[in-house]
Amino acid sequence: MSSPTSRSTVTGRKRQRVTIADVARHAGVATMTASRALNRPEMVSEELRARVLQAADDLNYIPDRAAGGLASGTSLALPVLVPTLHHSVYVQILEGLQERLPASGYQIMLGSTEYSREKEEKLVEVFLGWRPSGIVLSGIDHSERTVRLLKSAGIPVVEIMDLAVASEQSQALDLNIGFSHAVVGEAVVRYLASCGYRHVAYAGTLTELDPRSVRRIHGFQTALMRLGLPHHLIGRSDLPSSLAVGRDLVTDLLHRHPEMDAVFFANDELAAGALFECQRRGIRVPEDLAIMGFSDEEIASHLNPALTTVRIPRHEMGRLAADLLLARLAGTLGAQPPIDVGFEIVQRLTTLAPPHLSQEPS
Amino acid sequence: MSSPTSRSTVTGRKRQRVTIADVARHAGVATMTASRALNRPEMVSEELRARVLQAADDLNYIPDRAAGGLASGTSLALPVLVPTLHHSVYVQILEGLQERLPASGYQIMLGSTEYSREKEEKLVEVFLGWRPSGIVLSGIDHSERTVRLLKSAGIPVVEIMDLAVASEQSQALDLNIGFSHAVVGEAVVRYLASCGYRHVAYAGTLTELDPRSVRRIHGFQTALMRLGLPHHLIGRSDLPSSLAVGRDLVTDLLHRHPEMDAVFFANDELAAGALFECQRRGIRVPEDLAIMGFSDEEIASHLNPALTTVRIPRHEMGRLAADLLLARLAGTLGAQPPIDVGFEIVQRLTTLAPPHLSQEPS
DNA sequence: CTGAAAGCGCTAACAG
DNA sequence: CTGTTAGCGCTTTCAG
Repeated sequence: MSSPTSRSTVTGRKRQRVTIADVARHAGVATMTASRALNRPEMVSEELRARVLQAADDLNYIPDRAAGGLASGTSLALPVLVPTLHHSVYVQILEGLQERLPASGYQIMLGSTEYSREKEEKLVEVFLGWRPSGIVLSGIDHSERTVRLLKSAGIPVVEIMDLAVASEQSQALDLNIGFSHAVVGEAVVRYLASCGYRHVAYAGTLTELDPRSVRRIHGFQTALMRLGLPHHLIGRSDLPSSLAVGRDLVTDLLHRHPEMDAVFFANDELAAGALFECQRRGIRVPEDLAIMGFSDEEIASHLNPALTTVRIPRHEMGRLAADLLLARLAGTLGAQPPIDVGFEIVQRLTTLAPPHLSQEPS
Repeated sequence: MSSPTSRSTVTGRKRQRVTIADVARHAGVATMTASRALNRPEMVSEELRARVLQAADDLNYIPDRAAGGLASGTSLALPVLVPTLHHSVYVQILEGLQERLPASGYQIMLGSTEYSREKEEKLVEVFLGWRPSGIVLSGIDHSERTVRLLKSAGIPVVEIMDLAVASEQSQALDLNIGFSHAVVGEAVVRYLASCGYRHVAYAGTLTELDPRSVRRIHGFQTALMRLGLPHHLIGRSDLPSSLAVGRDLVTDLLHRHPEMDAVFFANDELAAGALFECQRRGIRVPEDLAIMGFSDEEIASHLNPALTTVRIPRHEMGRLAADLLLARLAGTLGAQPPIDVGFEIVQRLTTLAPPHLSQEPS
């Protein structure tokens, strides 16, 4: 700050990060050999490899992923976009992915779209800047720009939780693992009708925002119309789903449609809330009102009475998505048609079939 | 495949990625000006900025984060390590972080440690390779190497969900937001004892792996001993927690300690499972057995009877962690002592105080 | 306020 | 199997 001819005795002010060059020097090999020893062990003689590994360990070497990514044009980042973490379905899918991906060196980057195509587009844009190896999206409904960006990125894309059927003019971007929500809606109606219920309602939250809800409702109403049953019993809420909203939803439906004898909720949380509400009000389930949930969370089987619901293979979807992605990245998997993981109606006690129906063929 | 003198009419085989140089050229400025227009708008004249922005938009420019990171020595990646996504506590903390961080341009990279210090160390090592701007860890117990790596990385670290009190010889790495689990254990005992319960048990899963459980149990037992009450009623399971495990845990405790009159569970899920089990077996709660949970999930207040539990500010912890991190990154926050967000015992119906006690001073 | 040069740390592509 | 040579795309200097 003062002495004029200050000798530049700047003895390494900044703690130098240890680079692969340091490792190579320490091991007495070329930089490239060190790189290979670390990343493609099979290309290096056992002796050198050992020396390099030793050196890396000695120096506490941590490879710089940014540099690696820049040089190789790709990174081990793997963005996963879910609409929300609030629904345990997505958490479980994430768990499934988390089980496999990190083990192969990939890093999950998490993004929540809040059911908004605009947010999804923004996130895709940001994530693409990381030059990820691939990407996982929820659903098959994306903005045009999202589709364009993804296509030109030329990386594997996995869409989960919905099924892109060609006939529905919704083309899968690449890999696709899910099930048809329209078919779920239809199946539920058919099941409920077979139990003898005639005034069947659908109840959910934010139903317009979630294309999967829309399709479920559509299948639901179509099936109802086909059976000549009323299809206008719909309960909606703008709040994110919760037990409390489930209570409100039944309360409201019961008030507006006293004739209602069954409700299909968009998820088990709402259904559980409704069940709690019925218990409090002395409404007998299923005698006075049948209740059905969606996704078969653990709580469904523990409730009293146990909740009839639709089981979907959440965890499996995550694992399968990871496996396909990994296979594709390894180059062992080509184009694939959409994979339907299906679903299953789990009959429990909240929709007990009336006795006179139990002999009907299903 | 045949013609010998095949002219190299390789008209741009590989789709050239658009770089900032392209943008600059398109806008008629130097590369550096384009970079500044994009990242430090205030350093560039309004006119040029507009031109560059336009060009970037025209060309669909997506900045390469790897290149940016390499050049600048840091990235907008922000690793968050949680023990598991299975407990909704961590999911909600994640939601809190997710609310703030992406809005400031940071990308959350997710890691699950499975309550293992070794896995944590591995993850820290990998994530550090991304040259993140900061990092969020769960808990204050880390391997020596983890601590060393983190210290020498010189980035902000936030430890959440536990409190590093100097007296406990556990020094916070940097920022720390949480609460004392030992104090929770003590407070619960004091509360339960004030209700008149004498044979109080603790029940949890994987208790040895989770240092926070260990501290909670320790506080719990210490308080019990101080009151001259039995402190050997402990229920353990090696399975991850679930409603089913909650059922098994009470069943087992009831069998081993018929005199038990209250149980404190490690989380609300276990407590709810236990409650369901008691209902099924005709054990009256709280008359025959009091039940208490931990973390105050939404379900606690909806159960029948509603569950007494310990409320912890999960969401807030996530948001606060994000805010502190952001402030630190912005350079407006220096060293901070650990922040105790506290907790609160929420009395509901599963631990109704016996009448003869209600007049005692709390 | 704008520009030119240099290089971040690593790996692809070639030679030996 | 090992080494050399060039960059990857961006931002940090340092000059205008």
